[in-house]
Amino acid sequence: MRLSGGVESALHCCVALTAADGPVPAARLAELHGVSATYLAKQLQALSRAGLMHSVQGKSGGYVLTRPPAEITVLDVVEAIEGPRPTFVCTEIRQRGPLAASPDACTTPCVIARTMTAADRAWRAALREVSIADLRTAVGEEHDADALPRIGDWLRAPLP
Amino acid sequence: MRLSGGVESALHCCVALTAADGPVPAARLAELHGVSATYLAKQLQALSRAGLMHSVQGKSGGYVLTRPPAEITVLDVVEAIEGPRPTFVCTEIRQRGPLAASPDACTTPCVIARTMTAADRAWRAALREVSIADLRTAVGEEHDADALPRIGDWLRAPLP
DNA sequence: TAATACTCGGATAGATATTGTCCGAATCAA
DNA sequence: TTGATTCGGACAATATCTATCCGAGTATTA
Repeated sequence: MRLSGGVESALHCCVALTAADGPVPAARLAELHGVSATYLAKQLQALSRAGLMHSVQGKSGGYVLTRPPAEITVLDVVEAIEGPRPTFVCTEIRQRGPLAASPDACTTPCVIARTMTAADRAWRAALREVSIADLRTAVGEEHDADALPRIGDWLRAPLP
Repeated sequence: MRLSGGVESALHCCVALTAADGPVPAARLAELHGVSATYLAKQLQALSRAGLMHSVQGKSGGYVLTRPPAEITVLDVVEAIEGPRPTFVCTEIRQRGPLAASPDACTTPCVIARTMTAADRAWRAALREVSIADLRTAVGEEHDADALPRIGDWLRAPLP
């Protein structure tokens, strides 16, 4: 079970956008983070479709967070990138084979499905606890005080 | 992020093996559960490599659990099938690009990696809480009292 | 007002991981 | 000793993820 690599880029972008006050193009975010511009664009599209960002077209366009950073959780970003698929899908093995259980006895999920679902819930709950604002605060505390403002300035500055 | 489908089969096999007292061939476990025999063999090999099962070759061979069911957790099975890879790998984006953080300031994992790791821990903790014995008990309670013994008899019986 | 340069968006190839299959080596029972 | 039966690792097919391209649309700017 591996998480898509795009999640990491997407989260970094969200944090960076909290330092900018205007729209930031995808190409600029890609350069800031040293990642593939064309591929990052795909992730940002997903965040836009999920309603976490608003895209502005045209000459000085780009992406802007639609909500305050405190109202965007890490789970929101993960689900936007990964899609709505659950981590575990029960194929009802108990209803197959020569000793299959009768459908009447299978109205509730089997214990294996319940166990996997509970673990999935714990995982999502942990991700929901943390907001983009929390990430921003931690980044601010772990680096020089002018680190985030410098990112904001760099994002705002025109290309050379 | 999707869990390998083989995990479901592997867990069902572990529960079934608690009802059998001797070695059970992979082909028989596959028939019981109505899944591909050749593919299930792959999962059982992984469980064997992980030390959860012991394989017996030869005419009346098969697979046997090496430990009591109470000492095998669902997490053991999941990690045996999925491999030891972590769900999230940090590529140190903070150290890339024009405003890269200095390596000196990056001795500890970044807040994004910490968040993902914490969620991963919560997921694994939930899976570690449940043992194969727990699964067996739940299955026994949710079906007729003779369901598990019948599985044991069927596994033991010679092929027609 | 019209041209223009810059933006996103979806459709399109390549790489990687997962799923599914096969046959040979080893083993135990007869 | 024979022989049937088992596991084990090597081999394709498929699905998913990664990476890329070019066209549609829009605010700027002359």
